[in-house]
Amino acid sequence: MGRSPCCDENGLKKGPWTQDEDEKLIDHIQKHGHGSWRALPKQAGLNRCGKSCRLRWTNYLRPDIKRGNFTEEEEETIINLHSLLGNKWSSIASNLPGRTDNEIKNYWNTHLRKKLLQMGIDPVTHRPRTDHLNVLAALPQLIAAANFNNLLNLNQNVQLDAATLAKAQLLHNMIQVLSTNNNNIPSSSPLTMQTNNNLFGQSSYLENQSLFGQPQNFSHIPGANHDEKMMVENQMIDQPLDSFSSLMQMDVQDDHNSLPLLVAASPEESNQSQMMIKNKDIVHRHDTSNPSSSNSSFTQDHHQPWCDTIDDEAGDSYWKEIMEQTCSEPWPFPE
DNA sequence: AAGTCACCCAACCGCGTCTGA
DNA sequence: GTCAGACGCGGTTGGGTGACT
Repeated sequence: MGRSPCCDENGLKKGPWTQDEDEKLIDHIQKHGHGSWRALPKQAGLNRCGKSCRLRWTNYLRPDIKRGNFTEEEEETIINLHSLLGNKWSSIASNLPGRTDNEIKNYWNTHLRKKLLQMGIDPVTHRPRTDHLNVLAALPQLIAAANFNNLLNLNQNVQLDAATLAKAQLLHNMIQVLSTNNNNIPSSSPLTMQTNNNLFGQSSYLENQSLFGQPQNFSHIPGANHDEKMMVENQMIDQPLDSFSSLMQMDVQDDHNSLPLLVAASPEESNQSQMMIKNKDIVHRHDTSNPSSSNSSFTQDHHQPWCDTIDDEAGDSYWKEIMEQTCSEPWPFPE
């Protein structure tokens, strides 16, 4: 499609905005709305292209933009959504009232990415990095792994002791370290845990306890693909994890990582579902004109918004069916 | 005080998508 | 169905700033 000449046009100013320009833009939008961005600069008396005006407004001048540092809760939301949606910054931003996609993108690149890397998590796949062959170095991950017990609580019959799981994982890692072939445990090993995609659901891997205290129902996560959801559901139904041994006997499908996947889906894995539901339709759009609604995304709208949004937007009857089933069940978040 | 470096973030670029003629 | 204009999004850049030498 034809690209608009936009800022290539002669004489249009680029670069940082002056206070005078800001005032003109704000004044015009408050009086007339932005209408056509293309036509706005001329009407507002600005020597800028419409694109530049739109960006300035949406990323900086909009009255509902929240300033200041990101809260811990916002960080959690970003990380969780990024694990599901990948670099869909606008979709992520729509779940963080008052935050812009640009701001979130910058924050991810400058802070969260590094944070995950320091924790031994690949910020792209949200999986533990495989260059951790040292058991001690992997301890934070082991602690995190222990917390996937929370997810197993999805099945009400399942209660797995976190310490037991940590021990099992530690044992597993020790064997790996001792193995002459690093990361190459025979697939027949009884200790090879089920690390297949997203079995452990959307648990965050931060050491932050508030994260681990939030088991989440997979079915509500629109970014996760259908197969993943069904696999989890089938596992829960067919193989109730009521004992350590049952965990150990689970099928070996992917021993690439030495630790269970701790998030719902890597971006590439969730592509299928993203194709089914347009990104812009996945997330619940908050009323951004109401800054007081901030921080409500994941902790207050745990359940219904996702369901509502998908129910409203997804045309696929299959998705509707799934959502009808899952939405009729209480969201397992503790308040 | 001056120079260098790393970090942050506002702004730009270019591509894909939407929409209306 | 096709096309072109407009918009939205994600990736990238580069100027400002603070820390360090």
